[in-house]
Amino acid sequence: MHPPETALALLKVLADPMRLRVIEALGGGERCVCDLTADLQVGQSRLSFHLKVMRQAGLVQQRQEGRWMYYRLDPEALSALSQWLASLEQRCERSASPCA
Amino acid sequence: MHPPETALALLKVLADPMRLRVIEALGGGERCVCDLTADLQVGQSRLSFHLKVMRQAGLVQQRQEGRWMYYRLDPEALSALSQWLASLEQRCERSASPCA
DNA sequence: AAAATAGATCAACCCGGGTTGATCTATCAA
DNA sequence: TTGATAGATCAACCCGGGTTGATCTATTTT
Repeated sequence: MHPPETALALLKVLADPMRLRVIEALGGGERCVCDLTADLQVGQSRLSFHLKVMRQAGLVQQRQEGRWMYYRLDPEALSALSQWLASLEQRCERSASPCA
Repeated sequence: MHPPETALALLKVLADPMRLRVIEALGGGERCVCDLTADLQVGQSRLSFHLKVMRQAGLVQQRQEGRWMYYRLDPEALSALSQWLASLEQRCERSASPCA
């Protein structure tokens, strides 16, 4: 991935309290929407909105089975961000270049 | 760190285009504000606002030297986030628990 | 075929957070 | 001591993005 642009898109999606709750829930494995609404005590349209945002950003993937829609986290996206952070962590240790 | 809450605070700070530019700049090492305004072509009050947000979140640290203020990334914060992501990445591979 | 359920979509509303320009403080130079 | 420069702060403005309730589609059940 090209760090800045791609990272920004993912960060925007992660930086929301409702979406973080969904992500923590999906951290336990794949779930269907109706289970998520029950577990997280969230209105259905609200949850659907956030799942769409996450899917469009490539953070989650979906799979239909009958009338149920299952969602899961995409490890690739998480990995990309994690690596970008780790890279920054290393680089930033350099010494100061005195101003003027 | 306690993942969800702390992660959210850091993510909110990272999820901004202007702040990402600052972070990329600080990825090269410590810099003073006047250099940053010049390099990033940003208004001074705008930059100052974002630096304050980042500092309050513990993402950067500051150091005064004469009339110059130097900022640098805090590797601890980056590390905490990176690890939280890596943890999610591992956990999310579990199999589905079929819905009803 | 009709009713029920899962989930997506839409419009209207609302609000927190970023931008901008001016002003204020502190440090250094002349 | 006066002027210049670095940087923080403030008030006014603005806008994108989230929430909510209703509606729509698709699948399953009876």
